[in-house]
Amino acid sequence: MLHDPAQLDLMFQALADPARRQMVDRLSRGPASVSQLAEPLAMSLSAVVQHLNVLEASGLVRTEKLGRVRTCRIEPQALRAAERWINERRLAWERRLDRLGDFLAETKDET
Amino acid sequence: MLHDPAQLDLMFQALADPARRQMVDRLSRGPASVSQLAEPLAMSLSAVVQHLNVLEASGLVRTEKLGRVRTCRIEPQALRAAERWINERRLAWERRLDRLGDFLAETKDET
DNA sequence: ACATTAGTTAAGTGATCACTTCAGTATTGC
DNA sequence: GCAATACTGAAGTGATCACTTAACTAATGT
Repeated sequence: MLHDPAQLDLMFQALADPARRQMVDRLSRGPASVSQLAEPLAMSLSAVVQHLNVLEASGLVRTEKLGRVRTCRIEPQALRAAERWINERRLAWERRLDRLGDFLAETKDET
Repeated sequence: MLHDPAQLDLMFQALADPARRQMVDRLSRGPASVSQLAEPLAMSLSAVVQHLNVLEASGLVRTEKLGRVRTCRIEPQALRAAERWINERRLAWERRLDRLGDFLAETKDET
């Protein structure tokens, strides 16, 4: 279920926006409130909340509300799922190149 | 320049679509022509070409035309760049958790 | 030469995006 | 209780998206 295409859509879509990546970057250094996430961004608080909802829907970020403060943190498992999808494709390609190299080396030997 | 935000936008945006991910997946098993990429997809060739252009603009795929066939292949360096961005954030978070764990363990010792 | 194959390009369409503003709701500090 | 804080939600807007069809070019097979 970590390779559920719909989930990957949401995660990569979420990471495709620079403001959202900046929020993830901030959260990688520790939990933060909505206002703290908003502070470095040149947009309305409302816009930040909307980005945050995208991140939460993607599973990359989890939030928890205590009193009037919503605290946000990264969900490393989701990051890992996105990372793995890319990694598997890249490795498949590189293994293929290696086999091709071996084959060429062998056929050269046989001359 | 591998952390150029605009380039990351393009790469993650490119990976956010299931048809494009399917194309990358196909290419991870070896080079393919446009028609070969199109074959398993339920859409017009024209749409596939448009997806391919998105992939090429993102740097994830490189293409080369010989005669009338355009051969496409993965650019593993670009995949690695996307992979690395995610990995760095995840590791930052996990290192932070480790330090926190150490700190808690130490302060417990001191009782 | 002619038909087939392989891909390209342009224009259009409806859906989704990234915002905005504005009006609201809890929660907290005084 | 009252004001400030920390969000939340709805509605609107212009831009970008993922397609479609249709008309085209260029290379190849016979």
